[in-house]
Amino acid sequence: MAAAKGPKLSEREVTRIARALAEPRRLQILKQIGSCDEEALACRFILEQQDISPATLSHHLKELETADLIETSRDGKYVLVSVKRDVLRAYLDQLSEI
Amino acid sequence: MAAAKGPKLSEREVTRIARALAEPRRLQILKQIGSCDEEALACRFILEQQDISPATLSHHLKELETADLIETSRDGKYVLVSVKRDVLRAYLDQLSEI
DNA sequence: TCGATAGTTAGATGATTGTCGAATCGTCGA
DNA sequence: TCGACGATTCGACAATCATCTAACTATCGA
Repeated sequence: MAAAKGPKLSEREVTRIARALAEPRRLQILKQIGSCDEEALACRFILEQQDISPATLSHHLKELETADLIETSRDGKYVLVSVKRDVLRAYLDQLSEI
Repeated sequence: MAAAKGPKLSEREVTRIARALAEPRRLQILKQIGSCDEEALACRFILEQQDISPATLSHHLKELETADLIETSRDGKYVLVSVKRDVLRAYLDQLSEI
């Protein structure tokens, strides 16, 4: 009955996503990216709001990207990030079956 | 609009839940508990399906309980566990707002 | 009361990971 | 081409945590 957005996530994918969401800082970052809905958000802007080093941000973004929760693109000097809501939804759908 | 099951989860609670769900074994255990819907499940039965020591299971159940995802009760020799679906749903609702 | 079964607690250990500084790469404007 | 800015990579370190064994508590049946 639930809208099947795509193929069921593998256990490996579910774990990746869950671990990505389990870090408070990373969840905040994801929320910040998601809150800027009209356009993708530049890393630089995230850095201004989160009190972390560029290296740490880069690490977190890589985790989120590996989990397929965000996608990135380059625009000149800047790297833009946006939330992949379909993946997030697939994860939530899967958990809601418990 | 969304059905407000209860007070919004604090950031601390969200983190607790997310970390509890981020461990594959723990998620499996939670699923197993949830799959036995008619009655609470005995630890002993979980042990038979998961290849872990009693100590490890006890640890995982405590994590799930601390996260408020399950509740336990004693029935003679056995400890019964059941999923607190309202808490899980509150967590999913919160994430779906991203 | 004793033994057996169910679970918990304590302590140890190995693996994972969040964090940073320093060095590096990429891109643009002058 | 060079400098400045944005972002990534590397190596290291401290903290967290999943797991186990061993010892303990709790409950029941005989």
